[in-house]
Amino acid sequence: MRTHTQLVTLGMPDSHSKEIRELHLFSEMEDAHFQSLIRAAYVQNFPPQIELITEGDSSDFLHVLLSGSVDLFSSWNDRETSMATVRPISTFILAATVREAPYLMSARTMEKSRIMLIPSQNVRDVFDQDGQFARAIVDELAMCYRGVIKNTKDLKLRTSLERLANYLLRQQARSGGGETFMLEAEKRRLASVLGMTSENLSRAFKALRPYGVTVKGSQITIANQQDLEGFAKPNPLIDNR
Amino acid sequence: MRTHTQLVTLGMPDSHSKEIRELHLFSEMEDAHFQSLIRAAYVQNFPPQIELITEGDSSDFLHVLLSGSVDLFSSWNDRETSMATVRPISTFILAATVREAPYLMSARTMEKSRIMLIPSQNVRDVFDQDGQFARAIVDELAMCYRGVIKNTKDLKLRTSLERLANYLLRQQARSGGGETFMLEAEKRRLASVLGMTSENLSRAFKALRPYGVTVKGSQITIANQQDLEGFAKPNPLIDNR
DNA sequence: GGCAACTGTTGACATTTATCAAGTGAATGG
DNA sequence: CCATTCACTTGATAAATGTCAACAGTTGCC
Repeated sequence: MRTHTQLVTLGMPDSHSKEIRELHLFSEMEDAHFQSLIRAAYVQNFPPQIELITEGDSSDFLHVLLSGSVDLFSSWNDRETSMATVRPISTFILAATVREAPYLMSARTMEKSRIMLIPSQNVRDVFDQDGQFARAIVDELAMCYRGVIKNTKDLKLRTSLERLANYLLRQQARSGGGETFMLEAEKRRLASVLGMTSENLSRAFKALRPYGVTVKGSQITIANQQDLEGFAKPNPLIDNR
Repeated sequence: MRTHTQLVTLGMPDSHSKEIRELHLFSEMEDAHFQSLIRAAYVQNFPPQIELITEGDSSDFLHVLLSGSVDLFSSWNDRETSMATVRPISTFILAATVREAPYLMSARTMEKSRIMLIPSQNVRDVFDQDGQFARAIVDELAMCYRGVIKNTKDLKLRTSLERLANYLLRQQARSGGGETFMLEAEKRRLASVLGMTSENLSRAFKALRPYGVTVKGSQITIANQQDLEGFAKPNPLIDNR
């Protein structure tokens, strides 16, 4: 089973090997080490809504999302919250891998997804041999850490309405900066990411109408940028991500 | 100025050099590299309520708290929230240092504190030369990251009453596990750390009385452990920190 | 001692957010 | 095509949390 799912780096039609190599995490490391990671890895296709990882399980693989999208979420006492959305091409659960610790979040595919799994042990082995790779892991972890800190500030310092307004401004910037853009996620998931209920999100959209926000399905239009920014007060130390 | 505050590793009466060496971050690295860090560093005493770091500033130093205590906090739009408390002996703002990025949090002394400052550039230089040190930084960052993730889960999945209940159980465990223990922070700060107002905290304490929690100043007694745990439902994937 | 200054508490009230229930509208599938 | 499902919305209401003001208890200081 392992052999026939193993990644063949040469000649594989849909191999993402080149793009993976260009990920910040892998771009500077020695080629021999990269090849050794790739050889140990395997790639698998998953249908939508499959739980890839359950929080509490031991972290046997570093995951690299090649295509599709993955929801990182967490549960407690019959409640559930979306922590983040992973989009190609990027890795996830690096921290659990390097600490050999149980996953703190669960992961499920949101759509059909292609994922490369690199055994955690190989990642740790190569880490010990390759200074460039070690440096890249440090950078990645520090960036992730700072991302979560920003998220905490967002949650603790802002109301849900303010979080939505700033989210819209970020999403607008990410999608080119035009007046009109698309939400990348279902509203239900967006609500969970922002730490609110769907109902509250629905009302929050209406409450932003006076600031020039129009919603048509998942298409958002920001009629008056200044107006919305005046309300949202975006801040690079929270919103640059 | 630099010279007379510089740390003299031999013979300095209150030198914490040995304890610093034993920090996970420094314990495995080569002695020459450790000495080089220490030589580049300097140590300073600060009075209470001094703002050591302002969020947004560039991260020139890795800080090591030797004695006293430091509050990491953040502000936005005239609101402020406590993100964490640093207690000796540990480092802070490692992530900003390794990324050469602006601080995301401000830091102020809570009491008279002694702090070692290691120039960020030296940390990065030694990082590149010492695999053990690199490994330790990765471990530390991954641990910090996981800590913040746990905190986010706490914030998003629990009510303020549940957060308090679980905080009390954690604090009890940290201080030996006895029925009676002390809060380490002012209630005002505790409220901010838990993401609530002082008034709400005050009422939350009263609301925990039916579960056997008694408050006398900063002395807490948990009369019935099972009762409180039944309400708090502590979970290692959130509360082990 | 007695007066500030400070921390924490309490009450009344407002705001924010969640919950529950019902409804709309678009997409899906036989 | 209609029926069903699903995502979202809306309304009514409740619960959680914040705000403001007043007050109590401590601490520190002259």
